[in-house]
Order: sequence, then C-alpha cells, then structure tokens
Amino acid sequence: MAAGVKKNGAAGKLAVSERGYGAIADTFRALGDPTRARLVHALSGEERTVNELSAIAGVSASAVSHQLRVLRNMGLVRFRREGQRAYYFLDDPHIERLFDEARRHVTEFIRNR
Amino acid sequence: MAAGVKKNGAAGKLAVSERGYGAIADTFRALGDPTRARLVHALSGEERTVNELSAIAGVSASAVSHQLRVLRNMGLVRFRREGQRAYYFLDDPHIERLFDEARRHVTEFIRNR
DNA sequence: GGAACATCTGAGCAGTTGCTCAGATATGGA
DNA sequence: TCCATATCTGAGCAACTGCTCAGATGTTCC
Repeated sequence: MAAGVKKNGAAGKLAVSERGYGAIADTFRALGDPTRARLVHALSGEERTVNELSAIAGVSASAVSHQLRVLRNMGLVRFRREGQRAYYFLDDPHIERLFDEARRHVTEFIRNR
Repeated sequence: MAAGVKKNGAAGKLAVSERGYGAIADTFRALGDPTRARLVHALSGEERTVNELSAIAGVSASAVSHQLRVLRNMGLVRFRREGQRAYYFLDDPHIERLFDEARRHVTEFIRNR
C-alpha cells in the first residue's frame, strides 16, 4: 500500500497520515489558483508550449514558467523538449477527473445558491 | 446550463468562463491547506462538533471556527445547531470524491517518484 | 559567430493567508 | 441570576504567494 495512506478499521474510510494530508493539500493548492487552473484545463487532452499557454492564460511567459514549475513539482504536469520548445502535458488521468469534479461542485453550488 | 460553464464546439472539452476558473480555484484552495484537508476528511461520512474537530485536527477551536467559515463560504460544509453545539457535515458528495481523487493522485505520484 | 526566438531563474515587492489572542455571543443547568 | 461550556469574531502579525523585471541559458538559422 502506498506511503501516507492506510485502511481504517471501522468506517471503511481511508486513514491518512500526517504527511498524507500535507501531500493532498499540496495537490489541491497547486490547482487553487486561477492561472494554474487555466493552465491545467488548457492541457486537458492536448499538449501545449509555454508560449501557447502564455497566450491562453493571458499572463507573461515568465509567469507561466514559474507556475509550470509549481505544477511540475506537485506532479500534475510533465513536459518533453523538442528543439527550442517545451511541450507540457498532464501527468496522469486523475488530474482531469479532479478538475471535472471541482467543476461539477461549482456548478451545483451556484445552482443551489 | 449552469453559470460559468459552457460546452465547447470542437474537442468535447468543457469551456470554462473567467469566473468559472476563479470559482474552481476557490474550491481547490479551500482544500489546499493541511488543516482544512484534515477537517474535510474528518467530516467524511460523519458529522462533528467544532470541539471534536479541534481535537482531531490538533488546532485551537478558534482556528477551527475560522477555517470552517472558509469551508462554509466555499460551499464545502454546512452545519446544524443543536443547543450549544454546532454539528458540521459535508455539503455534497462531490467533496468526498474530490478528496479521494486527490488521494489517489498522491498515492500514484509517490509510487512513481 | 551573431541574431532571433523560447524558456528558465532569482530577486524583490504588494497582496494574501493562517494562526493566536482577547473578547463577544449564546445556550444549559444549578 | 450566575457560571461553565461551546462557538464565533476582529485585530494583528509572521509567513507565504504570484507577479514583474532583468538577465541567464539553450536552440535554430543565417
């Protein structure tokens, strides 16, 4: 079983270690910024260069590069290099599901407001 | 269709408005703190009082109360009052799914590191 | 080599966050 | 009413965040 996550005896709810909460919170925090949310959504299903992402997100290439490093460190995106360009893409399928689940929550929250 | 979210013509990927990214990022940011992550997980499947949550999360009742307000404002938790006590619970089923999806991502990230 | 392009990086700064502390509010029981 | 318990709230502060700016690094083409 993976580090930081254990099965709980009683409720069937998974227990999470101290480190686990930190790591989970890190993942959420990585998506908890409008610019990074835009980047992740832009990468949903297609890879993109830094300049493309800069145009899509409406911030400087420098800012995008900084934010992509955050997403890289959190394991949300990876990239391959081709000549001058760096093509970024989502690391694993959980990311898209995570984003969609949050989108659904927001949709429902707005509806019931 | 809900505010802030529209269907995209081409890729089948859902388009998200400017406000949509902000709202989605707000949701992620609400979970993007170890204390709040602990609170949400503690509320997974069972309701809890502020004092219980204070003991579980290992921070003062005041701090818990502040954080619960954040979670309330983001639509993640609600509460009912019973005498002196306030029983908090998760607002909708997306929250647990969101948490589990992040946990799975972390599990996989650690495994492949 | 030199120019143009694409990306990365560190420093610095304004704005935000999460805690503690002190005190306010509200309920229940003697 | 008085006291204990449970929760909430505003102020204040140290730590963190996301941007810009200036410059470094690396690649392609001439």
